[in-house]
Amino acid sequence: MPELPEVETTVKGLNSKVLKRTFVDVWSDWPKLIKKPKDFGQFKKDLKNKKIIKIWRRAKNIIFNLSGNYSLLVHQKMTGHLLVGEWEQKDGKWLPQKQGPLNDPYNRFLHLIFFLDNGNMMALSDARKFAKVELWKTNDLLGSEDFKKIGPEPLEKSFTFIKFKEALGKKKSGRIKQVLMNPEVIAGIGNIYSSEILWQAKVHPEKSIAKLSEEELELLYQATKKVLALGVKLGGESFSDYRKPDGSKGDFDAERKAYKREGQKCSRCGTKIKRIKFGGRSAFFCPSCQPFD
DNA sequence: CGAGGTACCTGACAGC
DNA sequence: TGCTGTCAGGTACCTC
Repeated sequence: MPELPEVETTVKGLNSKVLKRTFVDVWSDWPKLIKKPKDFGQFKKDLKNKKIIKIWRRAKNIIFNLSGNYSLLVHQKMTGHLLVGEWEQKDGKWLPQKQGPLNDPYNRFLHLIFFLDNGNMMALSDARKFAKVELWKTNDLLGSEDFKKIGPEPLEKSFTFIKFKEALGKKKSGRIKQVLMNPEVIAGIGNIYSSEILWQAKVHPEKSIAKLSEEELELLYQATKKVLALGVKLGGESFSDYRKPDGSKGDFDAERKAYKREGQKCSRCGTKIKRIKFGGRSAFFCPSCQPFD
């Protein structure tokens, strides 16, 4: 999925395209994507005629504040991405009405389409159907346990070095990469950016957080902010199937130093980047710049 | 509490 | 060509 920079990019795009629009109808060929309410007919009914007041992000969740004190939450998970444009249905498949970025091969897995009052559509493309969509009363969402337990936002000004250390302190042990990726520790960091942050900070992904020096913590804190901010600035990555809401690609790919670069030379020291697996995920790092000890 | 496995799903790609 | 195995942006949940 999109990680923090990709979700942030999506939110920016949505704000310029669907803010103040009203939902007219919804279509889906995979209503299981909608987790709340479970009944698709009810979801449709509740969403109809609601106006989008505000669009923002918390961790990797996209939140649409709607009229009537409702909130629509979309989590894109691994392969989901929201697109805004116009499609037409042919033989049960939705095809872009015009040539352009929306014809991108990764944009062909539309499973949920919101019809808006200006004739536009907002569609969820999701090859693996892992995405989740929920419609809440806003106060219930903000007060829910799942929402409250999300860790601090790393790009907010209030995310100081002290806050960073407090966040990591939620875990007494554990390997740094997994701790960084834990959404209850810090919001928004996934498999790509965790590898990039660790490369930037010159810290081995399997290093125990209990063994990190003050200097390493400082480097990790700076790298976290720097790498994520750069990701946002460049509009995210697009070597995966992530796309911006207009279907175009992000520009982070050229900045990638470690992730999916196994066997290629480290841009700092020339050593070949290594891939290891733990916690069910791949970690990419430079064995020379990022020593275990 | 941490670590590892499973579950949710499907597509791309490598190797035989 | 076609089968099989591996891998893929996340995260919740279960067991040891």
